[in-house]
Amino acid sequence: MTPKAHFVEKLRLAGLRPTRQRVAIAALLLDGRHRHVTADSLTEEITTAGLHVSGGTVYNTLNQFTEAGLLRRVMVHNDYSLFDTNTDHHHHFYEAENDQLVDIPHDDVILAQLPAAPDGHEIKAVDVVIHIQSKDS
Amino acid sequence: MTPKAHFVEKLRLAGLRPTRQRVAIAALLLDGRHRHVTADSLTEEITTAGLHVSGGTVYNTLNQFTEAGLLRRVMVHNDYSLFDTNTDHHHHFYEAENDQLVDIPHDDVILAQLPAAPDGHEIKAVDVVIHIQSKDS
DNA sequence: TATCTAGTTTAAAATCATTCTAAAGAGCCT
DNA sequence: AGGCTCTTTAGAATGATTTTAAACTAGATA
Repeated sequence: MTPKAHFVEKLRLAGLRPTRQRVAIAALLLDGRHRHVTADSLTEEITTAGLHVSGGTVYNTLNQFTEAGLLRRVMVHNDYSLFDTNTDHHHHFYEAENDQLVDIPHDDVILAQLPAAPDGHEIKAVDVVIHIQSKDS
Repeated sequence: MTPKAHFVEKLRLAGLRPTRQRVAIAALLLDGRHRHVTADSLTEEITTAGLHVSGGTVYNTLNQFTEAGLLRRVMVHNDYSLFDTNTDHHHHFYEAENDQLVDIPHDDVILAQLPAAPDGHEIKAVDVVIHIQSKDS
């Protein structure tokens, strides 16, 4: 299977029509490397790859990928959205000073005794963000 | 001590000059009731109280109170900022559907074995947000 | 109490990430 | 190929938040 076909398949499975733009973005983001991107950084990557995708589509695609479970949105501040290419269950360290996000290995945070969801509700996700700062500040 | 003097004192202790606006907002937000506010909802409250504080000052005050540890910012989405008048260590349920935030009692989430902060860093805060949804959706 | 000054407030303008719009383009089924 | 729907596009619009520059005030001092 050609690399491209791989991503076309992945998009189809996710219920997304494999357009040129979505396949290009999937090839950049869904190659297995774990990292954090923003609409801006992704646009840069696209440009660096010699491609062009309109701003609106970058946002749409990030949202659709997230909705489809191909990306995960990480909430650490309200300045702009951050997306994690690692959708496995894991948590984050966040250093506000440098706006830096670092993955915490899956089993490094153990949550014992989760509370029961309110009546009629179920737990969809558990996000843990550990805010850190340099010791000398 | 008059109620007003109480808040003046509180602001002084927090290193904030007790201006008319800050005292008014402190009286609304720092009376011990635990709730979640936005710049918008606070502005409404102020109006309802027959007062007026400019938009910029509402934002400034919310940020200063948060910086001073009188409020806590809660991160659940990127649409607008949410502030919690409860600064005690506790976590949240968040229901995206209705943009509803609910406190989880302090001891209902037990985190065993927190990871060590990266070298040269220390843990400042641990935020846990449990995303929930109605079972029939 | 009058004065001074740094810190605040104000209304309005500016910023900036994100979403919306309406028209042009492209998957994909037959 | 034809056609229908979903997408993409550039640009305009949105909306929360920040910035601006001028007017004001808390608090210290004389």
